[in-house]
Amino acid sequence: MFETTATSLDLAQVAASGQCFTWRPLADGGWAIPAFGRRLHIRQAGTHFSLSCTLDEWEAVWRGYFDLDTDYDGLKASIDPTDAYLCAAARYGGGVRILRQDLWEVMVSFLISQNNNITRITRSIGGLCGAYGAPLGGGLSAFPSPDALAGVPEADFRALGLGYRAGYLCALAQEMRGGGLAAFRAALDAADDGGARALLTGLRGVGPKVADCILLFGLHRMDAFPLDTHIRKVLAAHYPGGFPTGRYAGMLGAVQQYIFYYDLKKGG
DNA sequence: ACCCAGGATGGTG
DNA sequence: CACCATCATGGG
Repeated sequence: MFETTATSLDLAQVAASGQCFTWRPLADGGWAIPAFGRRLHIRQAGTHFSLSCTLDEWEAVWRGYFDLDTDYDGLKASIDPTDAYLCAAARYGGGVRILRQDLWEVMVSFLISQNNNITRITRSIGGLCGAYGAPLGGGLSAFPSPDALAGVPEADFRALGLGYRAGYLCALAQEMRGGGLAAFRAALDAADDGGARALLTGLRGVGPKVADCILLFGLHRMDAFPLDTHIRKVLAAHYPGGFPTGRYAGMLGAVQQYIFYYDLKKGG
C-alpha cells in the first residue's frame, strides 16, 4: 500500500472510455482492476493516487498498464490549436490514456464488441471471467486463457449474451490454445502495422475496425485509428475534407480516443 | 414496434 | 469496386 501522483490520468474517464471492460467501481469511489492475473485497488483524488499494491508491483506491473511513461501532457500540447473540435475533445477527455492491456483479453473483448454496445460487452466479458477465469478475490476473476475457453460449447457462450459472435470466439480460442497465442503474438511483433493488421483480419470475425482496436489497445500501436460508428459520424460532421492523420503520426490512437470519448459522452 | 450499438461476412450487380 | 441482407440481443 502506497501512494503516487500522475497527470493526464482520470480513472473514471478511462473506465468509461470503452477500451477496457473489467474494471469495477468500489464503494469508496475507487476501482478494482484485474489484469495479468492480479487485482489492484486504486483510488484517485486529483493527481494523487492511493494503491493497494507494493511499490515493486506498481513499478513492475501497473505503472506500465496505465501507460505512465508516455507523455500525454506533451501529446495534448501538440494538438493543432486552430482545430476547435479536437481541442475541445482533448480538454474534455484529457484524462484518458491508452492502457497497455493484455493482448488476448483485448482480442476477445473487441471480437465481442462488434455491432454491440458497451453495457452488453461489459456484461458478457464479466460472464466469461466469472465462468472460466481464476478467482482473484473481491468478486473479481482473471480473464480466462485461450486454453480455458477452447472446447467450451458455442451454446454456453450464447448463454452469456455473445449472440452470433459465440462461434467466432469458439474458433479463436481453438486457434490460440496451446502455443497458438504465443506464436501469433510473435508474428504480430515481427510485423509492421500493415502486416499486423493483415494477420488480425485473417481471423474469423475480425474486420478492419476490430483489428485496429487490437492494434491500438492490445499492441499499443499508436498510429491505429479505429473507425467505428462514432468516429465516422464525427469525421463526416467536423472533418469533411478528411482528418489530418499526417499531423498526428505517432499519436493517432490517443487522438482517436479523445474524439471517441467526447462523442460518446457529449455527442448525441 | 423501429433503431441503435466501438461490424463482419457472404452474396449480388 | 460498391451495395445489401443477415447475423443476436438488450436498451432507448
